[in-house]
Amino acid sequence: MAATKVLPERERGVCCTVQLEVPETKAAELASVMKALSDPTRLQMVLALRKATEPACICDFTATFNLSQPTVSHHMTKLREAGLVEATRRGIWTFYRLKPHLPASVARIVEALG
Amino acid sequence: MAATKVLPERERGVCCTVQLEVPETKAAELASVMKALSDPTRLQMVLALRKATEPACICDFTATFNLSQPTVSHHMTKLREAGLVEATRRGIWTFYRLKPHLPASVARIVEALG
DNA sequence: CAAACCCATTGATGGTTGTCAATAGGTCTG
DNA sequence: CAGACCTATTGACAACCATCAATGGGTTTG
Repeated sequence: MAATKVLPERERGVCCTVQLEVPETKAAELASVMKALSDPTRLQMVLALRKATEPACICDFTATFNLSQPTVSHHMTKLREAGLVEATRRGIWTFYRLKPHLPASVARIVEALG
Repeated sequence: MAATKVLPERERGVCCTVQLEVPETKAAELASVMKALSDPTRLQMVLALRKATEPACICDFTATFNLSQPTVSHHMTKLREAGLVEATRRGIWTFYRLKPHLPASVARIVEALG
């Protein structure tokens, strides 16, 4: 968080102070992670998985949140597509957990939550 | 990031492992911040403002990004509505900067970016 | 005052999203 | 095999979003 001076002097017609801080592809990647976390339900899911000592299954979330099973499944799919979560089949259940080795930039965000 | 055991044993019809980690209102607040950051343009804007030593104006971003002025203005409005950014009028220009005293939970997220 | 400049708002449009009901596909138990 | 159970997919719909062109409202310079 850099220091911010008071308001700068400006000359009309001169507008070019801002520079891109990261490449567009990197910005798009980060933004897609943020989008995955931009829904309250998915955010709670990630927080729960972050704290969990055991992987959880869809029915756990269906019981906890007041949402239909397809909706919960859909949210979990989005988290998986964003690369935040991984799934394992085990008999009847599909168990989900946070991906153990997230990219550093993503891990920082997940850790900053809550 | 808690340790995750191997897959747990489960009994059919017993689904209640997951608990909400934060109150719903808190989750909604956080999610709205994430939503503000879920667009590549807005993400770059925040990164630029985080690094900037002087407040920037809309025309700066219009020059940098390949977007129309109304679109840039619209994005900046969203950042302001999310409480991330504040604006100051000065003659012709409207200067924007990151809000200096963000709530701790929001500051952590902004710092984790990039 | 007139022109130039910066910005916000409005209106419109194609695309995306969150949600549910209904359905279908696996897998275990009896 | 039949039923119960857990999950994913499909279809549908209202709500929201990113974007631009056009417009209007301030403010400074000449």
